[in-house]
Amino acid sequence: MAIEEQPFKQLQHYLNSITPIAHKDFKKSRAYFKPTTLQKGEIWIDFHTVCREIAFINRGLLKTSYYDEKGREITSCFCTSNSMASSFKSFLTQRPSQLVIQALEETSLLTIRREKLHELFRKIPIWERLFRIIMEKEYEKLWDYTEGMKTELAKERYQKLLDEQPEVIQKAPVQDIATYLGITRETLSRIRKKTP
Amino acid sequence: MAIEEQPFKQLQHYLNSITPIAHKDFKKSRAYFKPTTLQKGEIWIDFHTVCREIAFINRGLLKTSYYDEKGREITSCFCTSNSMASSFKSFLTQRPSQLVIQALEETSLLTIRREKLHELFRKIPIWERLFRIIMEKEYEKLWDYTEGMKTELAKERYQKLLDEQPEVIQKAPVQDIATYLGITRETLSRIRKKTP
DNA sequence: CAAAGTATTTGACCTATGTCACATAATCCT
DNA sequence: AGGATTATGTGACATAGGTCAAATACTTTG
Repeated sequence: MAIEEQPFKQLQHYLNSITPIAHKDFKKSRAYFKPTTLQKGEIWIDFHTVCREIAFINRGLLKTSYYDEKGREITSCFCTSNSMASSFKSFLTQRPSQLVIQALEETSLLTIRREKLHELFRKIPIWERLFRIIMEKEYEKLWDYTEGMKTELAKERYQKLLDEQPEVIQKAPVQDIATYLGITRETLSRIRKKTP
Repeated sequence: MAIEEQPFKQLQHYLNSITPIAHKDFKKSRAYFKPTTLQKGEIWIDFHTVCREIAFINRGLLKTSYYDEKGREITSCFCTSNSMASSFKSFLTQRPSQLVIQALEETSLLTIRREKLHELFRKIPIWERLFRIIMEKEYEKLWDYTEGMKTELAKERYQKLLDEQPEVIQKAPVQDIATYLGITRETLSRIRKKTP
C-alpha cells in the first residue's frame, strides 16, 4: 500500500523534529493513528461536544473558532500541515469544547483517540516526552500570539501571519483572518491593499 | 512550630481545590517545599537565567515581565496569593528565561525545585495529576487573557482585572498594569478617572 | 447559465487609544 | 527634612482601527 505510506513518513519526520524517535518505536506507533479525510466545510470537532481525539495534519487547513459574548464568531487558530490540532482544553479535561474546528479545504489527518494516546504513553515511553513537548509548543505559540496582540499593530500581526502561515492568507476567508488578527474585515481589507 | 504551619495549610487547601489529595500524601509532600520570603523589589527569577523552581504564593504580589523588540518593559502576568508562579516555559524546557519575576511587595512563597517535583511525581503519584491540572489551568488562563485582548475594550479588560485580582489594582504601579492590559499609562489613567 | 446568496472592497465618518509635553504628586536618599 | 528622582495625571492633538452603508465581486445552486 504505497499510497498509505506517505502520511506516516510525514508524521515520523515531524516527530523526529521534536525529539528523536527510534525506528522500531515509530513502527509500533503507526497502528495507533487512523488516516481520515475532511471535506471542505466539514466540521471535525463541534461546539459543546467532548473532543476525544487529536490529529496530525498531513495537508489542508483547519479553522478553530468560538463565539464571544456578543455572539460574534472569532477565529482563535489556523492549523496547517505538519502540526498537531485539537480542541486542546477539551481533549485534556474531557469537558465540552467551546471551540469548533472546521476544514477550510479538503484536509488529510492522522487522528488518535485519547485512550490510544494513553496506551502509547504506557507502551512506548518516548511518547510521554513527545506529547509533553507538543503541549509546551502549544503554550509557547499561544504566548507569542498573545504578546503580539498587545504590542504589535494590526499590520505587523498580518505580516507575521503572512511570513509564518502564508497558506492561511491565500486560502482562508478574509472574515476569518480578520477575527484571528483581532480586527474587522474592513480593516484587513485596507491593510492588504497597502501590503501586496 | 505553629508559625510555620499556616503556609502549608494554605497549600493543602489550594491543592485540594484542584483534586483531592489524601492527608498522608500531603504530609509526605510538605518536606519538598521550602518557605521563602522575597522583599519588595527583589527579583526572584531573572532574565536569561534558567528557572529551576516553581512556587506557591502564600501572600504578596509578583510581576512577570519581559522586554519587547522596541525595548519597552511589558508585564505579562501578575501572580497573587493562592496560585502557582514560575517562568513556566523556562521551567519546563530548562532554557533561559525571557521573563523577569519580581516582587512588588514583600511576598511569602513555598518553592519547590524541579528535581524535587519529579521526585514527587515518582513517589506520590497524585502529583502527576495535580501538576497536569495546574498546567492546564495556566493554559486556560493564558487563553482567556488572549481572547480578552482581541475582543474586549481596554475598559472591559480593566474591569475584569479589578474583579479578578483587585489587589493588583491597589498595589501595582500604573505603568505595569497598563502594559499588562496592552495600553499606555495615560489611557489607563483616563479609564480610572471614569471607573472609581 | 442566470438569479440569488454570500463575501469582499470602498468611502465617509466616528471613537478608542496613542503621543508628546508639561504639571503634579509620591518616593527615595543622604 | 528637603532636594532629587520617579511615578502619575492632564490637556491638545494625532492616528489606528471601528462602524455603517453602499458597491463590487465571487459562489452556489436551480
